Amino acid sequence: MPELPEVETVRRALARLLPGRTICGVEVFSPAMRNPLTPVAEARLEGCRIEAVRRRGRYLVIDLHDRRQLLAHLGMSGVIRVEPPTVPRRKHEHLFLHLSGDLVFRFECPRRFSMFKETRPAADTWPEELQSLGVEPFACEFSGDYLFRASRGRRTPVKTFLMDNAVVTGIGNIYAAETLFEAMIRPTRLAAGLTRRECQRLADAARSVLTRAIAAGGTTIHDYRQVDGSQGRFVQELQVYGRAGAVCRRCGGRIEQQRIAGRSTYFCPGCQKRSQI
DNA sequence: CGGTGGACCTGCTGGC
DNA sequence: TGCCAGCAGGTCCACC
Repeated sequence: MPELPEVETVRRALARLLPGRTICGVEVFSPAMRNPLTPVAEARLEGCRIEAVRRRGRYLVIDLHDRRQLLAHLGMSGVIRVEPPTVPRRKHEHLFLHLSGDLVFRFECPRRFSMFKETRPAADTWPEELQSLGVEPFACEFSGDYLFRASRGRRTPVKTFLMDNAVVTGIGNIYAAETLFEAMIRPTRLAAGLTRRECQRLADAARSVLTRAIAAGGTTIHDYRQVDGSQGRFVQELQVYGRAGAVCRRCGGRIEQQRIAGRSTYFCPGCQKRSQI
C-alpha cells in the first residue's frame, strides 16, 4: 500500500512522537512473517533511546542512541500506530515497542509482507537494503534530464519505469498512474521513446502529485492509516487511480483500466494520447 | 542482460 | 445465504 507520501506522513508523525523516548520493552506476537521478527525480539533494545526518524524510499529508519537503527518497511498493508498501552491488541498487530512516557509503538500488517529489523550499518551509511535504491523524487538529482538519461534504451512501459525503485524510489502503482495523468502521457508508452520535454513533464508532475499527496496525509484505499489512526485524504483528489469507467474531470471522457506488467493501470485515453503531444 | 510473471499472505468484494 | 474467483498500495526471484 504505502508509497512515498504514506511513508512520509508516518515519518512526520513519528518524528514528533518518538525522539527522546526510551524503549522499555519489546513484544513480538507473530514471528513468522515473510521477514521473520525473531531477530528484533532478540535484539536487546531495552534502554535504547530514540534519536531520530528518517525515510529513504519506502523505508523508515529509526536511529537509536547507540548507533543501531530500526529499519521498517510497511509492505502492502502495514500500519504503524502510537497509542497508550490500554488499547487492546488488534488481530494483525505483530510487534509492540513499549516506550517511556506510557506509549506503545505498534506494528500491524495483515498480509505479512512488511519488514521490521534491527541493523547496525557502518558509520554514516544506510543499511544495505537501501543501497540499491535510486534517487529520491525530492532530491535535486531528480529532474527531467535525469529521467531522460535513465530511460534511454529502456524498452519497458513508462509506468513500469516510473515504478522502478532503482531509478526513482517511492513511486508505486497509485502515484505512477496519477503522475502520468498529470504529465498527459499514456502509461503504455515505452520509456525509451520519451522526449526530453516529456521527461521534464514527468519529473514536474511526480513532484507535484507527491507534494499534494503528502499534504493530504496520503491515500487510503484499504488498510493504510496515519499514526493517529485517521485515513489519508488524497483519495478524494485521485484523477485516474481506481476510477475505471468514471468520467475524467479534465476532459469528460471515460477513464480506462488496463494491466501493465501484472498491475492494474488507470488512464484517460483522451488526456493521455497514444502518441506524443 | 533487461523485462516479465509468479510467489509471498490475508481479507474483502462481486458474481453466480 | 454461501462459495469461490479475483483483486489489493510491494518486493524478490526464477525464467526467457
